[in-house]
Amino acid sequence: MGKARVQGRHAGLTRGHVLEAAVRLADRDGVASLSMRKLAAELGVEAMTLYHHVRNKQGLEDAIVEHVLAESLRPPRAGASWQEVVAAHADELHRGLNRHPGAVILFATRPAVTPATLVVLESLLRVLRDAGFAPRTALHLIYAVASAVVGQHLAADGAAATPPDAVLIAADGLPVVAAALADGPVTVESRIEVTVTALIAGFETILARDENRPRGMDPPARGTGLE
Amino acid sequence: MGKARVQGRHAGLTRGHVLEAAVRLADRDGVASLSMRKLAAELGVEAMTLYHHVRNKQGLEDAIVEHVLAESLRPPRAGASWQEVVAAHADELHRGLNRHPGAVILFATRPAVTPATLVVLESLLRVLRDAGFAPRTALHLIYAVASAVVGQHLAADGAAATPPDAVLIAADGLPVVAAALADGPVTVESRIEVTVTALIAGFETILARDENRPRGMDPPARGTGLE
DNA sequence: ACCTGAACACCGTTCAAGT
DNA sequence: ACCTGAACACCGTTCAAGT
Repeated sequence: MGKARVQGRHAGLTRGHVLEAAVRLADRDGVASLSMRKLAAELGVEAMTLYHHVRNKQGLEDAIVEHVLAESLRPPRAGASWQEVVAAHADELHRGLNRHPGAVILFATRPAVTPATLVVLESLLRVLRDAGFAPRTALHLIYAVASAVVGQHLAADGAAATPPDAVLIAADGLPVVAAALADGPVTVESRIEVTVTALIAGFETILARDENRPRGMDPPARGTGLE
Repeated sequence: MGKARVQGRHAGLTRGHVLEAAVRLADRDGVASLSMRKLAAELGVEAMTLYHHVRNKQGLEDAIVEHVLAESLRPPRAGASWQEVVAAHADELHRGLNRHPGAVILFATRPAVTPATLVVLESLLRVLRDAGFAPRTALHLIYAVASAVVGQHLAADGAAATPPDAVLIAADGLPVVAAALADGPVTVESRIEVTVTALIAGFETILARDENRPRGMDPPARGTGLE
């Protein structure tokens, strides 16, 4: 067939090629159907060859997450307010997940604590600290926004899997649910926008409260019934 | 061996037994290692037998989610404020995921739109509507809280998989990250509590804004840079 | 160093067959 | 109706072997 390569001959395969193909396949068919064997076939290589460029399948998945994050996140714009920086961060994450739908589940599963992401995190936290947030509260804010964005993508993917008609029928006899769905389907964009808007407004409140406290004190929990 | 059962003899297996065993195995070893074959073995039955009680593996996973939700969610307490109701809902979800760690990933993956969960949703939305929220805003609020809770559990599970020392070492040279982590590890409880507190405060702001608008108008998006 | 081929220990699911 | 056994088409990964 001419396609066969002689053993020992270099395929010229690099980690970058492997990753690029993995992301492409994941976006096309979903991570669930991404296998080491299929990925190898796509690259014209035996499955075992991949293990020279990636520790194992988990390592491949981690690399996909890093790849998408590196491609999506940018340092905060100088001079922007913390609200703008947080909203922009959410938007970058959202666009990244939109561009790479296959990677969404991996974002929920793999931690992605790499030097590169930590540098971005540091720059975000610095903006928040300069705005008056305690470092730990700032971390909570970033965590909250990130997992809100990922969570809404996950939920939207799940919702897309169930036919909307089924929901409308099931909502029969549930007037408020029906009213909420009456204005058309709830989009990921609207869910993320509302959630991020609420989080920013909520942390504005938390910031205002904390600034009235003596410095160096840990923000005590407000009673929410969550104990 | 005595354990072998004659073909055609009823094993007395019910859907309830299958589900209970599935949840137990998922909690013990994680869903990733839960297989139809292992589950069948645990029940002293052949793998194919399970297909009489469950459509397929995806159906089994959906059933696990429903099972955990049914066990965890309760109708809102009469007379409670909307803030208390929302916080209690988050807490119930949080406890359910704590009790069934194996199910967490399934919550991120499977939608869980069942008659039972829709009834709970209706009761929650009713409380929020009575408090002055537009139905759709109320839905956004519940969505935001639910995926915040699930998201924080997912992130916590992912973080638990990476050794905290590695993070501290990587955080070297990143003073604000280091400061945020200095007070000890960030727990799921604190992450959920802060996030839910922020969301409640944020939606209080949104509610106050909407109430100053003429009735029947859709809440326009506030500029967050998310467009 | 990089790639292969065979093998091991698994999967979910279908299908025909048993009682 | 409920359960089984064999089979199909897959998996990730190890290991020894090739150049």
